[in-house]
Amino acid sequence: MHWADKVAEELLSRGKKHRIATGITPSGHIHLGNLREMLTADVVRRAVEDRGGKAEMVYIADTFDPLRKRYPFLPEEYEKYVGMPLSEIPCPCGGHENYAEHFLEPFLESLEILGIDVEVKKADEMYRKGEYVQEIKTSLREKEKIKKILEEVTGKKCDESWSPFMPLCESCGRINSTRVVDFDDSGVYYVCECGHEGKASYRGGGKLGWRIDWPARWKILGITCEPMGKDHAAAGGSYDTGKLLAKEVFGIEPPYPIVYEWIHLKGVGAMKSSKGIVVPVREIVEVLPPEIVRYIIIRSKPERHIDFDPSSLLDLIDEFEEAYARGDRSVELSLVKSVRYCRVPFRHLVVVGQIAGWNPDRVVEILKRTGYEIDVEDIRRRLKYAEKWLSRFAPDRLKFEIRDVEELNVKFDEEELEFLRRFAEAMKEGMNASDLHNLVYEVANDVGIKPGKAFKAIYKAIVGKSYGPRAGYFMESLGVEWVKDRFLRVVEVNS
RNA sequence: GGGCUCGUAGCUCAGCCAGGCAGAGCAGCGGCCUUUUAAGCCGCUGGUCGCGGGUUCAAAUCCCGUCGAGCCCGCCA
Repeated sequence: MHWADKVAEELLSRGKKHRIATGITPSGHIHLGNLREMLTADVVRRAVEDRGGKAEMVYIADTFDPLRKRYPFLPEEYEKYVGMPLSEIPCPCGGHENYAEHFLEPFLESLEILGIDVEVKKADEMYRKGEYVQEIKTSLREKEKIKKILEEVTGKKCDESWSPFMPLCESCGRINSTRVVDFDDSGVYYVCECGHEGKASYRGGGKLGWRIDWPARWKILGITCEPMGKDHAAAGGSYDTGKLLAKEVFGIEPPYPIVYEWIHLKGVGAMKSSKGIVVPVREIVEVLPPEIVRYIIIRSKPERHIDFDPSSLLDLIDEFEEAYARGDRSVELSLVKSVRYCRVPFRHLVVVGQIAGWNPDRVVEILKRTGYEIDVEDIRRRLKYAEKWLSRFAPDRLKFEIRDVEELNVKFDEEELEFLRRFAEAMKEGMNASDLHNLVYEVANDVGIKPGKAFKAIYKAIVGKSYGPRAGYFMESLGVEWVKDRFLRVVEVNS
């Protein structure tokens, strides 16, 4: 059974309706590793629904978190924003409303492409709208109890000035430099390192510290399940404290946890937005079809780490297509529902695309002529990915270009020309890949050259290199008439 | 100081929760086909299941220990 189906069974044994939470801080490029959180949730949601349950997904973007430090990818002037909430910092490119949006927007676009339907909540808006008011008050009231739980579970002392609530300083704009001195029903009194003394509102005047914020949002949003990176799941980590706080302070059952491992970039290591070692999600969905991006993550159990190796993508796509034919569950869960999918191999699109100069109409024409059952919309869709994949990841030996005969830049000897001439003459309309392939041997035999030399002559005449795609199906794709004319032209020009 | 995950064929992994003849894909080799190519199909090769112990009629699977790899937590989400 697929891992998502097992999780779904477990969830359904607890209840019929589920709300699955996800949370990623938009402090830097949101990358493939972060995407695992979303896809894990999405696939569990689907599995729950497939079993007749109800499930929805919420994404809480931690836009109200402080900027921890000036990351390597940020200009020096961002030093002054350290400690301020991401939602209050200017956008690095100037094109978005704020810093958080800059990273959030491309990510949310990607989610759409990936078919992940999710309710997006921005933490700064949640706080400002007052969604946290009750939980902030509860936390302040239960401060000692919370403190005790944190200290017991983490084995670390909270200092004297510790508070579950972090006020946002009205003067310097930082959210990690204030100290709570008192609170009443109208707000929280604080002093800031910058010298300012003020009163923070329960609505957007500050936020709960992470370890409290997390269980608080479980309660606010009614969360029953949440995937989390393994950092949260470590003993004494935030899930350990969260589940106790959930029960003892907020009076709820903690959500069912799905712990997932990191995604590494082959030969580089784990992706870390703070270090700038990332493959942003937006870039991946530009280059790879969504069903493949989904498959990369969905096929592996969450607790296994994934080595993402861009150089073996074609093998992965082959594997996907084969699994598709088998009716594999991972593939089923990977296919985006709104996307049509037909069974022309991606590999083949790469070849035909090159033959057709990436003209979709010509590609469709070739595919139809060579007997493929196609869905035109899907062909057009995946053709774009094939072209991008070829230019970005493919080894040179898979690339070719069909140039004019005059520009081939290769020399032919007498035997080769003789072969090409006789081959052209022997070709008949209606021959298929295998006929053409066999014809190579026949003609080579007649001319008295080795088959190897014959194949080379064919490739030289078509693409100007001594190798190329499987000759029979290559020529079939090009069309008998075209190849015939081509060879005769080559003979003419080189004689 | 605590904790998690992984270790099964050359490579990537499934099987483990619920014990019952060790599996798949790729790679390799051979064939279909006078074949050195980037398609397809068929077959073959290949493993002390990290190691040691325990439970059991029976252990890759459960228990204890140990080694190796990767990683996390100690108010950073």
